[in-house]
Amino acid sequence: MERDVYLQSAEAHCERLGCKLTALRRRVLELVLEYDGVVKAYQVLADLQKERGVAAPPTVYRALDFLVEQGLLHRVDALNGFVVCNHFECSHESLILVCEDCGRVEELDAGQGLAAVRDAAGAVAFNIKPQNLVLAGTCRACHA
Amino acid sequence: MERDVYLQSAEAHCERLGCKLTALRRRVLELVLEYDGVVKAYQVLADLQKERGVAAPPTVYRALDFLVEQGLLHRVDALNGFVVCNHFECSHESLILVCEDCGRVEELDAGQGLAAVRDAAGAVAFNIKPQNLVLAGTCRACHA
DNA sequence: TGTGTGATGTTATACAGTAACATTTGAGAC
DNA sequence: GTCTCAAATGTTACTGTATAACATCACACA
Repeated sequence: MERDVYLQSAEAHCERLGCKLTALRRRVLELVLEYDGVVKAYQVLADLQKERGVAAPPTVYRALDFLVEQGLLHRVDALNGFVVCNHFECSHESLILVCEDCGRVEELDAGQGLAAVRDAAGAVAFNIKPQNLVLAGTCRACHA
Repeated sequence: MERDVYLQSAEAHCERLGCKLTALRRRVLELVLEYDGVVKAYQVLADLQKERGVAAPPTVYRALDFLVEQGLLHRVDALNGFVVCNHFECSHESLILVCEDCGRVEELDAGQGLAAVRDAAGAVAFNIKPQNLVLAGTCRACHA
């Protein structure tokens, strides 16, 4: 999706959910969009500091948490990072593939793949909540 | 598995892999075994400090990393923690279920559940490497 | 008995995240 | 208009997580 279109959709998405994509949150989202793949909170913080002189961790963490909450970003626990979600419109479960070599990220809809996992958990009476799976591996380009 | 049996198997397991379960590594494993569920590195560090007076982070991280490498522990990224693996003998992929309420952990063999996920990744030419999935949810006891 | 390798010790620091409280801003009541 | 409340942002300080870099130790084996 193109950047401007994305931002516009993101704004509408927030509107629909009854919350606001404020200037700060929007700017943080833009900064994340400028990277390919996984971005660290402190990278965004550094970018923000370049623009505004000062910025403290809570500023960026609050914005990132908000964006995750609205489904615009996914958190990547294994890397303490964040990636843009390209289909926040549809409620979904994702399979996020992170290439160990180049750091690129691919995101798939994981609906049916996850069903088997969910069933396995159900078999021991464990309810897993909807969530995104982030897996490491090698991408098309790198495992050539 | 009973504690002593477990430790003995662990020792044999390391032997088989051509590495050593030294006194320190063994002690760290014992400390982790004393907890139910997820354990933090700094908890283990604190325990170690109680016993030995001094101990620095690298001491415990090195031991934990070793134990993860040999398959005796799994790392739980989402919680910055570690859990004991109860079937390190068989090479396996696990589904590790962490209860959000009580912190308990259940580990299943995830072989077939993961197959679907692996296929989905394969469809976009992405090779995911064998790994354990750690998922949050609620356990049998808690979602009553 | 040397010597090289892997394990451990030690110091310092980098990176990640949050608590607590102050200040600002903007929407709706009046 | 201005009051007021809630949500967002600013600010300070701190806690927690992890690793780099180098020193030392211990043991297998030449």
